[in-house]
Amino acid sequence: MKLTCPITGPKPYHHGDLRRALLEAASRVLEREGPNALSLRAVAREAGVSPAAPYHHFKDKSELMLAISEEGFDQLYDFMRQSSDPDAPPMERVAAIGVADVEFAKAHPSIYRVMYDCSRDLEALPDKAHKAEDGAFSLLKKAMIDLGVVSSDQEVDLELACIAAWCAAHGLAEMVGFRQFDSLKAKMGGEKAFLAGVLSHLGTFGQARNRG
Amino acid sequence: MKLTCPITGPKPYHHGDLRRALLEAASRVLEREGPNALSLRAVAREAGVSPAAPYHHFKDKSELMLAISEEGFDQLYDFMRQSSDPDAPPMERVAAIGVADVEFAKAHPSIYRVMYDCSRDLEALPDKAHKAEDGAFSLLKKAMIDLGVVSSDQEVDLELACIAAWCAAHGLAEMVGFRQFDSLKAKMGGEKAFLAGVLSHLGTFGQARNRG
DNA sequence: GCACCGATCTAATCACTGTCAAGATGAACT
DNA sequence: AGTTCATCTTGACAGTGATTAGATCGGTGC
Repeated sequence: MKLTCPITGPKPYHHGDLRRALLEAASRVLEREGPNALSLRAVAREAGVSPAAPYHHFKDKSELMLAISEEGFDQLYDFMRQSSDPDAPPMERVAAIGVADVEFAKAHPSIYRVMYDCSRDLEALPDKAHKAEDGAFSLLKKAMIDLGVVSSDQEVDLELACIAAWCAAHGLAEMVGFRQFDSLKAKMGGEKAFLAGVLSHLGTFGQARNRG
Repeated sequence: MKLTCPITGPKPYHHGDLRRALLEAASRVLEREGPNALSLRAVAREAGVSPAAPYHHFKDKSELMLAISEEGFDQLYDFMRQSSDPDAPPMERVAAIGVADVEFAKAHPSIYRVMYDCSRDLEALPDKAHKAEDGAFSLLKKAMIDLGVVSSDQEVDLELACIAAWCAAHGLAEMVGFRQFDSLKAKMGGEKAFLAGVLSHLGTFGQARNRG
């Protein structure tokens, strides 16, 4: 039952690139039914293989989720790069990176959740996801240096500033969907204005701290 | 088999206050085995009752987790109130609230995770937790007004500033445990210095945005 | 005092999950 | 051709959330 798909070309093994197919199936399940419905069996079902088939490509469920997470960080990185025009002023670039994070979380909430769930569970991003995030992180770093708020030779300070920005954006990305903010969003005439407003205030906390 | 515990007093029903016992059992399971091991059956086992017993006190698993979440937010609010001395300068109070959030997340990572997992699933902080957080939120609001960064008659601006601070603190709380930061923490001589450093930089993002 | 009622708990069961061991399949190499 | 080995399936196991029917026991009304 060798299937030679005209699009993906001849398939080297029984199924073809099942690993790839599983990741795409997982992505579909995630978008369709949310992260709570993401089971190995559901993914296998979606891909049309037996429940045990995935074990030949992933050690266990967490490894599958890790692979999804890696892809997610890759996509996020790409999106950030697209959003942050290298010719734009550095302040806009920094903001664009943060906004991209929030927008990605809004557009792909399930994947975003898996990404950070994995990060927490492993207590460290795996090498590959690490690399992807490093890409995004270095993007932020570069913009932050150009911004001139911290000097590039103050390596620790620079790192701290980037982490702070990253955490702030992540916190916003995690919470931006909460219904609690609905009335305020409405009052402000849309989520766009709400987001811009929150972003413009993100400095308050740090400013207070600096003064203290 | 009525058990009259000398500590908790006579028990009104078969078991006593099983709801309370279940919540405490859940808390123990969480601290001991982490959030992934939190199953209804494990909680029932820990409390010494049959697997179906909890269903007479909670509609389903998510309702149990919601109750845990509510208690968590209550505790977090208490901790924030204790941490933020009302006589201290407002900047210290604001910072103390944020630091309390991060420290709570470090001290009770499993509970903190359940708290925000529930919030995400509901797309809002639950009504009761809402109340507790309203308490915490109003604490932050008051400190923010005293801070003078935003005027109290600019209701929307004030709200935005508080949300921004809350999100930033939450983002840091979520990520502070990541191993990725271990080397930097070591380089800085401990997590305390790391945290202070990140907090002091939290303004960068907003400052950039304001300028843009 | 006693029968009843209803809240509380148990037993038994179902569908589903993650995981594993053993066997079937078939692609590639000799 | 035949062998080999990764790939996939079958079948099984323990653990899970959830529902049903039945046992238990406290409190209420007679």
